Amino acid sequence: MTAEDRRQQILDVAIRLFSQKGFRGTTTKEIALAAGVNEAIIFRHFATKRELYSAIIDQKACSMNMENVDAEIAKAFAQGNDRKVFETIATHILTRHEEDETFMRLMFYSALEGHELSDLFFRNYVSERFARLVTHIKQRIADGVFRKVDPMIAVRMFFGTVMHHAIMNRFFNQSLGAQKLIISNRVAAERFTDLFLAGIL
Amino acid sequence: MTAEDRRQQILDVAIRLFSQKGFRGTTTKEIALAAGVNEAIIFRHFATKRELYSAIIDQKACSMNMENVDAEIAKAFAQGNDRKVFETIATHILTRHEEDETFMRLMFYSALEGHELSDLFFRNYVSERFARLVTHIKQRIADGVFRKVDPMIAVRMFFGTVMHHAIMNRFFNQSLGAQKLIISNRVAAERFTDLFLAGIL
DNA sequence: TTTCGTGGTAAGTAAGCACTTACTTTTCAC
DNA sequence: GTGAAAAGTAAGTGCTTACTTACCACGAAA
Repeated sequence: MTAEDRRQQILDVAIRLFSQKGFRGTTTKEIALAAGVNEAIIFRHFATKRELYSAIIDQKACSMNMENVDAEIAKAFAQGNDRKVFETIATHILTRHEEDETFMRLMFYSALEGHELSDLFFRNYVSERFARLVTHIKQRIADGVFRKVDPMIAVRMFFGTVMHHAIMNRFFNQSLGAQKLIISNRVAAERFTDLFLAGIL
Repeated sequence: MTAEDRRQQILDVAIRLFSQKGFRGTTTKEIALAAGVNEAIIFRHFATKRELYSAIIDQKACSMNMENVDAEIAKAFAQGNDRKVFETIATHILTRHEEDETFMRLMFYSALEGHELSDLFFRNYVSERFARLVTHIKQRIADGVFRKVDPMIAVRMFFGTVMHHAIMNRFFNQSLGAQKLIISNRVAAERFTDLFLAGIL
């Protein structure tokens, strides 16, 4: 195995383990075992455990391709199709959280343990899209399509609804007993958009 | 200091530290240092570190007094004051999360590290109130006051909005730059209720 | 005065941690 | 083929961890 391949393999294994047990909760020995190499190999590729985590941050926080979904949202907006704008955002968030189940855990561990990953993610990805949606809503209010609501509050409501649903599905659904909400991402996106738009139209 | 007092003091210190650094991230030595006693004292009061955590769970998951707020909500509901029902819930969630800043962290660490605290909390507190709100909304739909929406979806939307706002305030607000939302809990509760009710009335 | 339960400590133990050293095997340009 | 760099390993290092042991101070009952 080439150095580059091995490095990437160690990264993949580390991402999985850090997301399962956190940075502090994962040992270098475990990573080595899971990667099927000697522990010393890890320290040949990464000077410290911390540097390994930084490499993960670089990869996770920079590698996310949002061009397609951004284009889709921009198109829906240009067409004045508000329903499609919000449904696209919701579906994207829900499916992404479902596909990459390590990511949310990595983010929460990062926020709790005080590493930079979550901060970087918000700066690089969330903040800009948040702002774009605020502008979008302001525009629609100016057009007289939306009611005069606080756009920041509305955006936080929509993101909150969708994010919370993703969090509940991943972490807490089984704790809710009869209140469990089993529903496809597509239907959830539709229903949330319905309710949200009804509030601001 | 009596044994009972000492035990409680160790618990208080441990709650603070576990919420800051998680169960795995906190050492018994740190807890002893912060409590101003020898490490051995901890093991006189609690057989293992894990038993100390269980004691925290017992205290946190059973000691929460929700009677006042439940009564307030029931009263508002009886009066048909929907706005007050939702505002009360939102204000309660937001102020509780603000006052007891250790609690949310404890819950998230619990969910990530796989301890029972978060599960217990959902079973003991959230699930029941969630169900009550679903019933409430069903009732109002039957009354012809609310639109015909999926009550579970509506409840998840409202809880999601409020919870997400609390999470953002505590963990991520500083990462949002210009998109920071600085607003009092009371105003936030009003605005969220406004938007939510507009969607279902 | 002795004795004994209670609240406390100093100084451990064995296991586990991040990280290193000294060494062997594989790969591949020349 | 050969030599050197690169890939890999076994067996450590010193430190930290959860948890233990053996001992001390003291107030009250006998």
